[in-house]
Amino acid sequence: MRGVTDRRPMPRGRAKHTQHGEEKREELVRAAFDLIAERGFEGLRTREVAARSGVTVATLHYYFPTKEDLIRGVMAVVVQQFRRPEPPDRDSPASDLRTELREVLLSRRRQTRQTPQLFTVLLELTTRATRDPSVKAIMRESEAEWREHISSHLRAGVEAGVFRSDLDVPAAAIVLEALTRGRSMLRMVSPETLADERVNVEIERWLTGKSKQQSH
Amino acid sequence: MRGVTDRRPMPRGRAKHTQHGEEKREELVRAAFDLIAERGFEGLRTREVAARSGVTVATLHYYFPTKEDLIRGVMAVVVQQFRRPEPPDRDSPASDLRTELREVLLSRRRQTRQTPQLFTVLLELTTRATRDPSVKAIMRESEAEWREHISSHLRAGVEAGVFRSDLDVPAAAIVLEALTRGRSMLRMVSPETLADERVNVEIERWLTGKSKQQSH
Amino acid sequence: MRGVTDRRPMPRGRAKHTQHGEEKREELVRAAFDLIAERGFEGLRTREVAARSGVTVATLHYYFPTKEDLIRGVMAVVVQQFRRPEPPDRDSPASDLRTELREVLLSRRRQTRQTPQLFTVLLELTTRATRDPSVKAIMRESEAEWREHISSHLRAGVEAGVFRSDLDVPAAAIVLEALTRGRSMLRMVSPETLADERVNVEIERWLTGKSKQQSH
Amino acid sequence: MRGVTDRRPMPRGRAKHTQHGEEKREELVRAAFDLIAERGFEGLRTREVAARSGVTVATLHYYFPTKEDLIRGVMAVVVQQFRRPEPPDRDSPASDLRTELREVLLSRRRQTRQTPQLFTVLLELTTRATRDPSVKAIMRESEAEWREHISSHLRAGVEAGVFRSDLDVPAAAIVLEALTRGRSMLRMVSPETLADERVNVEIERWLTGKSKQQSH
DNA sequence: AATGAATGAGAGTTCATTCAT
DNA sequence: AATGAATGAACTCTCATTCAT
Repeated sequence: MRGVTDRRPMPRGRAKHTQHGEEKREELVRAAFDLIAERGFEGLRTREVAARSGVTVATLHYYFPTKEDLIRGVMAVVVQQFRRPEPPDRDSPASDLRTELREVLLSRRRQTRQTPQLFTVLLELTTRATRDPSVKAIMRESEAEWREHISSHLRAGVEAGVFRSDLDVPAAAIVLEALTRGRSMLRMVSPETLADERVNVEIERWLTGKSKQQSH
Repeated sequence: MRGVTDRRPMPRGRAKHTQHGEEKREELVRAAFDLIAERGFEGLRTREVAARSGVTVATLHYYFPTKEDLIRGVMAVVVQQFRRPEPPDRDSPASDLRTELREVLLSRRRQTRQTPQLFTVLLELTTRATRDPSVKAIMRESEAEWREHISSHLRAGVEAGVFRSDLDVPAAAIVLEALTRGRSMLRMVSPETLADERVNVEIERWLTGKSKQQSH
Repeated sequence: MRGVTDRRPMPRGRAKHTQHGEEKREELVRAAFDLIAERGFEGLRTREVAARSGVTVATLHYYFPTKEDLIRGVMAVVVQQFRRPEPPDRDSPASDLRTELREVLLSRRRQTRQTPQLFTVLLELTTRATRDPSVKAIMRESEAEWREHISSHLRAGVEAGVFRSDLDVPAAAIVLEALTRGRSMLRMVSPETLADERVNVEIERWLTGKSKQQSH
Repeated sequence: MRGVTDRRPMPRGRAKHTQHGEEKREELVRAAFDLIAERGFEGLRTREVAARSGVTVATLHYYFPTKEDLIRGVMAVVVQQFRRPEPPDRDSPASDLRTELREVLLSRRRQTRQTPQLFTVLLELTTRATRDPSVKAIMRESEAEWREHISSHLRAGVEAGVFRSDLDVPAAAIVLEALTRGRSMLRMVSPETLADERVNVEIERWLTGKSKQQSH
């Protein structure tokens, strides 16, 4: 049921906190993440976060002086999740477009399908970003990173002749990003009506410039 | 400065509430809407809603027994806003595609640009929908309505030969809806990097199947 | 046991609070005063103040948004107590010096003997003044007022030939004030060893310049 | 900047604590003293005391099992400061009265001017004495000692013919003690209006029984 | 001799809600 | 139709204290 990291020992030698403490911190952040996903920021209670981690509020405050600090911790995890470092593989055979497109460009969707909580929390954070400049700043940075990632894939596709040669890559990146976000958002309200496969096909047509018959 | 309707008095003779009472109710809902836009559900305080409406909390509770009731009132207003009854004008000359496309299909974007608060509140409601089935139900209905609206426009466009003949209309409707939502969402975080015009051009290419040179 | 005001109906028509509310406010301040006297600022708990006034903490906060506000209320009462408006009676026969001296100049002592709590709280406030400029300002003002009051009495005494003609009135006022405070302070630690009568006689000698034999 | 003693290492071979431990204890007490002076008992936090001494709270509790123990340590230091062992020098020429008077009798004032913190803490302790019998007992003892010290000086002055022969020495000692305390107290609130020199002159007149003209 | 981790008990404050008037 | 007063329940946060290491 747990949403984020799968607790691995993780023996990092930080300055202030021991290995044991670091684990506890992560457990608390994970519990907070789960609660935000379940009940939103509105329903985030320090006492419950602590209880789920098997400690008391006092202990929670030992690791995170304020609730805000805890939320920052959650934010860091979420942002971390959306960081996808693998660059496009230029030598991969462009034969199977559909596979590559979905593997790479729609990977975020797969990710959020695995942990639908992730998008819920992202939505909460976006909401927060409206009002909290520090949240906004972090999200913006994470977003720029992601967009650049998409762009590099698109460029590779254009060069490989898989995508339309006149594709406006930066604009397309925005379209894809908006699309991904929008789909996740719609899925929260009515998941069953989204005709994923047909939607994907339409997007491919747009990117390749080829009609249905041609792509088969 | 007020965000939603400036609807005038509305003299309906309801059973329970007088005309004056109805006005007060609307004023309270409007104040609540503004507050949700400004601070989110998290920051919605009945006392402040009341104060902004020039009454006390006790009076607010006279009109809305519980906070939930008040929120339901806000929801009704938001859903109302997204209901767009005008059907596509089949006799309109298809000459200026770009105009029509933007006028009709991207109208929601224009709407939310006029009152960016609207999308903020919609975001909050979407968030809520995750957890509150009654909110989910209402949003889902509103969404279906909107999607059907888009579809009818798309169908008209295909028939008029403006859009590609092999356009998968239901899938395209979903793409457009997701796109619209996604763009609004991105706009909340980084409004300046969205290259609206170039993005619109790309979407047109997809819908018409024509490349840049051809469309000029 | 109650220390400060003796609850009188006191029908003042303030803007914001009704008569009933005003009474409650005073009762709360009185309870806070008592608690400060008993346990010091250190031991002042809002919950107990409320309980002693027969209400809950929430109600306390209805009247005094913060604890600081409540303390300010207590301060106002204490300062009020030390305000002595009666000017010296210039026509009074100077015959009985000792009576006048004690009646007027040492009156504060009498006051604080009646309600020893008063000095305890004053001591707490003085302590606070060290750190809180707003407390300091109020106390300073109250002090200046009192010093001027003493001075006017001293001047009257000098003119009436009761006190030494070369008495440095401003300096003497300071001496008397310091003396009064100091005695109260000592009394808190060892009340039984203060030989009040003999001390008063010594002060008279200083003010009149006459030795024991002469003054008899 | 430190307030109290700069007493060096003090290598006593106690049973329980080593030399190093004794030093640490003193450092902690000194830090506690400073904090009480700065923020009062109200603002005394063990964590901060420990931090200022370069250790953790756990270590502080190793030396002082409870907070009360630490406070007792502070009290001991303060009382120590007010212990003035030098007896009056009977052979000193009584020629310069003013010098002696100030040197000896008003020495406490000088002391508290050097370290104004000392009086602040004394004030805090006096406040405590109201409620804590053990503090009261210690302060009372320290006070008696000091009073006896003043008395011996006064007696010497009377015998030397410097002070009035009919001076009621015990009463005068109380007057001087109260005066000193009171002046310190006033100084905390309004230090600039105290006309020290003129006040001292008035006190001399009282002690010597001589008017201004005669004493020059 | 020293500490990181943990905690119980309680602090001030907030807020939706109620009710007599 | 409206409100001043009151409250219960809950919230975040604090702090002296303990204990295994």
